[in-house]
Amino acid sequence: MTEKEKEDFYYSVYELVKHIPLGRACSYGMIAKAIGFPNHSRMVGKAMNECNSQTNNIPAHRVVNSQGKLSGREAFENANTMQLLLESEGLIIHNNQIQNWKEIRWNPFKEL
DNA sequence: CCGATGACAAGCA
DNA sequence: ATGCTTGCCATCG
Repeated sequence: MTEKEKEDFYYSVYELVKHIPLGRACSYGMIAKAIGFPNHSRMVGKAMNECNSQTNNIPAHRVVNSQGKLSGREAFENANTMQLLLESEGLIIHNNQIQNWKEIRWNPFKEL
């Protein structure tokens, strides 16, 4: 994978994440697939880790794993920041997991 | 080069 | 449903 491809990949991830509607959420795997890299879910996580969501205006908190679980909460300033952000957008989180995940889940293919 | 690790995911017992 | 295994790819030691 060349440097350019890597840059494009990160950029595509950020662009797509920015398009996630308020009150909805998306999984790493879906994002990876949507931008043409079906098996790069882990790279999406890496991209989120470096995205600097505060200054770049990227709603990284709306990205969870395929089960609707907040696997990346430790990467925010405080461990509960991610959950608070989501709850402030109307989502319900219980035991580190989004409730009604099937309803909340945003489909980049259908709804973009 | 090899092995371990990580904001992951799918398959299977 | 839970736990384990495998596939994935960049980064480190």
